[in-house]
Amino acid sequence: MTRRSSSVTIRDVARHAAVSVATVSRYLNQNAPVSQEVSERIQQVMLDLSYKPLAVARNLATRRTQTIGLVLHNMHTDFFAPLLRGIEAVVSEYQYNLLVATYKHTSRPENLSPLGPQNTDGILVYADSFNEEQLIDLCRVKFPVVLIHRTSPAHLKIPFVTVENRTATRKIITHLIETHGRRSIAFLRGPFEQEDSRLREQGYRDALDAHGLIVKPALIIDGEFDQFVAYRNVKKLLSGEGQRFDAVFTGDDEAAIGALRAIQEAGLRVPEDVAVVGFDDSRLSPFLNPPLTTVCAPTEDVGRTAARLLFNLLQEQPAEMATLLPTDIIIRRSCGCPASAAMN
Amino acid sequence: MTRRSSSVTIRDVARHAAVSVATVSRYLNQNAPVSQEVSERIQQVMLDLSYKPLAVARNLATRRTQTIGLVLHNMHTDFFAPLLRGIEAVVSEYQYNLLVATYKHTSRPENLSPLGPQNTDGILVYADSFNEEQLIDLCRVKFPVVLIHRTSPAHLKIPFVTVENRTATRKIITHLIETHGRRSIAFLRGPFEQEDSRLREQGYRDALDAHGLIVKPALIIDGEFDQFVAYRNVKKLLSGEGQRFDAVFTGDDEAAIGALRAIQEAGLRVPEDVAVVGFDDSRLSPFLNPPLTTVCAPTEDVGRTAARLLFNLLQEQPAEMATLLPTDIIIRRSCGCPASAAMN
DNA sequence: TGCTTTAATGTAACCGGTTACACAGCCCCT
DNA sequence: AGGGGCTGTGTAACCGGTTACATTAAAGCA
Repeated sequence: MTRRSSSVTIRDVARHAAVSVATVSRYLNQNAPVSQEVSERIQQVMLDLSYKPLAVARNLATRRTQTIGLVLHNMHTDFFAPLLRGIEAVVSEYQYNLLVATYKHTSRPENLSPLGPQNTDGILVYADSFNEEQLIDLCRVKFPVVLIHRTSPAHLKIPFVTVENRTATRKIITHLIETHGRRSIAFLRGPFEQEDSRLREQGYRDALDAHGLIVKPALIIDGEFDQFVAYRNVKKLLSGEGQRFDAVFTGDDEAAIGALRAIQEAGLRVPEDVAVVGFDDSRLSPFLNPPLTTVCAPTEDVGRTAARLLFNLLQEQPAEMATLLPTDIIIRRSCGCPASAAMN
Repeated sequence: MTRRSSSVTIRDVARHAAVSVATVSRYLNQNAPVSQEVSERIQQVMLDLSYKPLAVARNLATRRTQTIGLVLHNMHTDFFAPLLRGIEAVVSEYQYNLLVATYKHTSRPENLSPLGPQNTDGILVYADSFNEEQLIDLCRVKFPVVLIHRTSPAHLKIPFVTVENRTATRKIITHLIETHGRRSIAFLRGPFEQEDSRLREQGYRDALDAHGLIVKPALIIDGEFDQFVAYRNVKKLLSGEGQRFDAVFTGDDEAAIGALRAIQEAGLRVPEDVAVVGFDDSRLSPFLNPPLTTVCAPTEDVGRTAARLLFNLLQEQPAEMATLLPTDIIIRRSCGCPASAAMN
């Protein structure tokens, strides 16, 4: 591709200012004294030549990229927007750069991840975008990593930040049982590879167990955190006879969209006939019809916290190993509570 | 910050494989013949040492970063999610990296933009995040730039991709006038610095003029493409007497949220008393109450197209100067059309 | 006054790749 | 048989910064 016309280098500046390159470099980095007079001369020359230090050369010399990376397995959902927002805020506060890549560890041949020690000072890894093997490799070279929405493999000590999944799910299911008397609660599972999915399922089982309700396998179906998958599968569940349910936990808010539609198209009322609750408190959830009762996950805060943690690592400051951000249940209408309870 | 423990270099590989660094480099880049035997030896050594070429060194040598940048003025709205998605798809197709930064040209002292020739091969500039002066600087050094949601300053020939703003707005306003007989249509202006805002306002004026309606300045208020600003200002407009209106174009869908709320809180019905229409067809719009009639802007496609264009520039292929992606009006309920018309 | 510090600067090696140039050996062609 | 072309390889310069080390002059101190 394009070869950039060679631009002005630090040597040009040095020559014009009649000083050595070292002095120019010192002026640039303010890391050694430079006389007032020389400083001014250099500054002037830099302006005249409109000199811009080449980041890549500096990076090579210092062995630092001033860049952190974020690996996501995709950008399909709106979930990553607040996440990215939180991360970006911290990154720019530190005057760093942010490299964003989507990547899924699945393609076996040459697991050449787009982000790593080659091009960043540290990375944020979302959920299962990297597999354990890749994490091990990074640990071996002591590369700073912070995991997002997944815990660290036991033997690797990688800091992670995620949200309270299990107890939050237990609480919201408990709400369906205790407050609304629901006893046949369907569960839409998220992608199995994502820890969030598995923990939410545990929370669901916890709640049922605690109330002496038996877990009916037929009521546990795939939602995949996906509107369309959820729609299809809830529809299928509704059409099969004998699979009556009076509530559904949709796994996340994305899937709730599909679930709501399937239920309403079947002529059932939400929440009267079937209560629906989600997880995430996505941007959409208050606007669904009826407004969705859900678990509020502080996604932007997750992003901020993870980024902060990574910067701690970069500065070799202590970093919390495990951060579990609290989640709240947000009562709206879809669980059966009166509309009065908060219109967020 | 952390100094990475010096890792395996190409010279180590060369030594272990008993060849020169040039040969290793050739093997890596497949840009010159290397004998079968030597290739295998090198490959083995690379595996043994788990050698990873340092991107930054390669970048310095080749004067290419394999990275493009995206400058946004902020990430507050959900708008940038589909945009980013489109861009990322193309970037990863080209095996490039994507650097994302938020930046606003306003802070005068040292307008050191985070993205530029120092660290990328080309950049995508959203709306007014860069000012004209900065664009001029980039043009001077022939740096590849593609503008998003703004046209090129006349004298600079920078390719840009944006959406049809003016005629789309004219059409949707015309719909309010002709189909629904609205004659007092309020207009929520977006941020003045954004071209989109200004063009939409022109479209609004076009439509009114074409129907012999006079533009009442009192009905043109600030919405700032912001839910809360829109809420406040619509509320204010409703409380002032004499400022009756029977429809409002909210500038974008974000502002529509606030407008709807303000109108409904004032006890007016949408669309019966006041019709509301937006712009963007954001993820939320079909879920608003009532579902929002709006202009569908192909944001993800804007991202893809802009990225493609930038890669054309990088490869010195011809690139379309002006790309104006078509917008459609999406009829839902909030304009007054019957609910039947598409539940998207 | 003589010695130690400190400020200010220069020289040149270094970061880890790429690549221009040189060259050896082999094949093919006239 | 000799020369042109191709294959495969090595040497070393180069990309544009940083920085260890050396050096000089001025300032501080006993």
